[in-house]
Amino acid sequence: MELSEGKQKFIETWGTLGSSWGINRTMAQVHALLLIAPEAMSSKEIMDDLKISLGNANMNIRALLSWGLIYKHLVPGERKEFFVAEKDMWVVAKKIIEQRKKKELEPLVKALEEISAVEGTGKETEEFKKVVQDLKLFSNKSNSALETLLKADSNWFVGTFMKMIK
Amino acid sequence: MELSEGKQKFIETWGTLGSSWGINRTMAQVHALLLIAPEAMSSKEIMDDLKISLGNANMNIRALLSWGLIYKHLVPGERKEFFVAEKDMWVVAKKIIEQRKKKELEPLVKALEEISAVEGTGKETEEFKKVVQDLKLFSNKSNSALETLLKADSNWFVGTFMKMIK
DNA sequence: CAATCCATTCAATATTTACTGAAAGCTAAT
DNA sequence: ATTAGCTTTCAGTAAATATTGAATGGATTG
Repeated sequence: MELSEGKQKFIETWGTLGSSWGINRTMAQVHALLLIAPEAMSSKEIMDDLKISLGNANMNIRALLSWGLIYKHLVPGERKEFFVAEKDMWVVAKKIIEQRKKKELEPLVKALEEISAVEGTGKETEEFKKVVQDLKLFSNKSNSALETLLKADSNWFVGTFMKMIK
Repeated sequence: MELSEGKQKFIETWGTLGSSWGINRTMAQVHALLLIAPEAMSSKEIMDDLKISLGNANMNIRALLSWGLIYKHLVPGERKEFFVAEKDMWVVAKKIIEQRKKKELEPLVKALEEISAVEGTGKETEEFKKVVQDLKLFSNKSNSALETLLKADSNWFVGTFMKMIK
């Protein structure tokens, strides 16, 4: 396979997969492009490479910055901004997990907390409370497990955790 | 909080969150409804409760069945089918993880495998290969970690894993 | 074997989500 | 103070996804 073909395929795959990872397609493509870029790139270059509008490029670059998946890279004497991707995959994974936890788990934990305040004593109420309680227990556990994971470093993950889980 | 209000809130929350969990809103709402239903429900009841069309109810029920999150429950003497949800949250989580792994991780592993076949020796090629290689390593590890997790039972998770990770 | 009762499918439609392009904002150079 | 270079915003539009409802299929009953 040719390099250019490989690059293209990588960007395409990352983009498609991104959708199911809670990252929109373009955002994932910009990320992919920067991941495999040998040098920092400007908005203009990103926009041209991916054939997207300036506005779109800008918005997704901002989003990636706010997720901490890419960084600004200022070149002396250049007015425009350049961007580079975080290349340590463990860091990348952590940042993605962090965002997803915030979006997918924390609101659940919060809602369950509120919902557990149902009153009453009938059979139906008891059943409802049980489901909510079980779920609350489970999501709290997952939440703290993830928190610990986020604090852990790569070696720990690759070493201890992987060995243990096997 | 009243029971009815709690139920409604639960269905709403699960539905909204579902979207970010790779499950569409209605599918998640049907699931929520069955999770807190004290009895098995028919398509018709589900449809009426959630104010959705018969076709929509049917499609999402099929999807939930195929995910293994709900089961058919045949009542003797009744012609129509009833449905009940899996209520063990550990099982529920495993089924969801299983599906998401299939959709979000396996295609990546497969694509990276193909992409690693890039040829050439330039600096750019080397860099590209490195990113792909790192990513491949990482996603393979995650994949087998999840596989092990799926085989593990609830007690193991709650016990060993939680203790270790704390 | 016709009628009924459910389940299923799918083209048309509605809803949600993402993208574009033009306009406005900033900042630095002249 | 004006222009030029780049970034940001956002209303309108386009694309992707989900939902409806009517038609079809199958099975059971009288």
